[in-house]
Amino acid sequence: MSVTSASPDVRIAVSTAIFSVRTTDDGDQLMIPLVRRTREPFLGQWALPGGWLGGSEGLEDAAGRTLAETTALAPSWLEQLYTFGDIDRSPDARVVSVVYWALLRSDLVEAQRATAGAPENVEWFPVEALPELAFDHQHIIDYAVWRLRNKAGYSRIAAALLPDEFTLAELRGVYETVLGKRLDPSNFRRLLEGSEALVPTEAFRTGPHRPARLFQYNADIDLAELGPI
Amino acid sequence: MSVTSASPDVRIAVSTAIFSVRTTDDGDQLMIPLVRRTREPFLGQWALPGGWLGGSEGLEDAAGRTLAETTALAPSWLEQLYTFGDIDRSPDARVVSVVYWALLRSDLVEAQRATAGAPENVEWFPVEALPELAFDHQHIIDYAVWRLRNKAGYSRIAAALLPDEFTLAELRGVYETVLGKRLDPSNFRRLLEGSEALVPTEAFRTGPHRPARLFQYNADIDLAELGPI
DNA sequence: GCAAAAGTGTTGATCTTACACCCATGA
DNA sequence: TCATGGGTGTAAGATCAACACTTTTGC
Repeated sequence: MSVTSASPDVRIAVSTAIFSVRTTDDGDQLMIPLVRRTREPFLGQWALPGGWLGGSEGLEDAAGRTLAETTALAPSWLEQLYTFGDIDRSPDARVVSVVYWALLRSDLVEAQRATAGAPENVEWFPVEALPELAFDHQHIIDYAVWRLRNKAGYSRIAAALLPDEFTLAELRGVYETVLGKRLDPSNFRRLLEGSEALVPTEAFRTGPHRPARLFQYNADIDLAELGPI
Repeated sequence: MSVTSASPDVRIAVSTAIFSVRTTDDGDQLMIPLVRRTREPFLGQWALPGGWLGGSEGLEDAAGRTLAETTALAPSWLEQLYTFGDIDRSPDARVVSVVYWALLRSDLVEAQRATAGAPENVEWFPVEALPELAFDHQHIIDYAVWRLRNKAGYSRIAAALLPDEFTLAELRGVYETVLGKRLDPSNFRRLLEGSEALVPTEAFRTGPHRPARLFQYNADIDLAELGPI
């Protein structure tokens, strides 16, 4: 009935797929930071940031630590994605990877990059143009992107990619980048204004056009319904 | 940057929340099998079926093994739920639990119970009336129930709880049990008939009323959209 | 015939989508 | 005054919920 004993030869890693929307020459793009591996296996190839689970840290803490090591930033959203445990994921050892996905405010990413410079061995890539990846990380990223797009479709999660205050057009731009399709401005406005998710401020963003009202997230409303967890 | 070394003191368990709809004195109920613990900690208390992850089995294989040990049946649906890894989940050791949830065809459960009898130390409970549970298993079950209800709302997953052939009323009954609310028969019929998910057979179920056509799942359609995974 | 469940039709409410159109600003 | 994006209005279409009604069986 019960299993005989524990298996000391299985190790636990925690990795995180970190998303941010960044402005490039090709317009805004959904991007993800990768780390160049400094040891075998897959030496020199790109991989998701991650590390071994410490004995005295929770899974989410480990993901947060990983994220801080990679970007020196705290995520505006962090959620477990999936746990990958096929026996042949890693050529040497048996590794079970608990993978998280995170959203980072794009303004903070830019600011941090400007002041501290890019961390060693870390580089941001558009999710549409990734290099060859170590392990099963391409598969993992595909799944994370699918989850992000899916969740963006039925929640206000994409607001976590923007600063505290933003215009509706900026928020719509984030959704368009994440979902990869154009949205009708007027319908987008109605949808958001009806949802209680945003609160209007008295500030406006000026530019070569009519000023646009700035909004904030409604802190009373969760960005995503996660259920009882 | 990178973490120093692996942590050999974290063990990996795989548990499964198994659902089936069973007919009781109180009508149909959503039920779940639990196992009485035969060792410390929580000796004598009820817990989710599970065991340690074997060094040469994948996560899903381990969940399937668990399930077979508990019910001697293969699930009609098996999906990863979540991985729980708080440092104080277990009083003694550090345990990370990869939890799956499963659906079992109710007819097979009844048949198996009738022929082989109930396995040792296993008992089915209605999810609405669970005993006191070991570890954080109450929390886990709450989450699994939420996921099942949620998924039932936007997919055809509940069909996995029924035999190959079933009437629309039987399928509706399953949905009503899972979701905990009544559904309009005519609207339910239209919804399902329009969805391509079911194929009508030429067989009918007779009774003290007009015979009802039997349906099968459409094998070409997935019971649930899971994305690229 | 009657009860009970199968199955059909209809209607109004609501949500989605497309798109026309006015408004406010910088240049 | 013109270009640009901000913001409002509206109507067609799709979807959904409620419920009246007809059909087919066993008794």
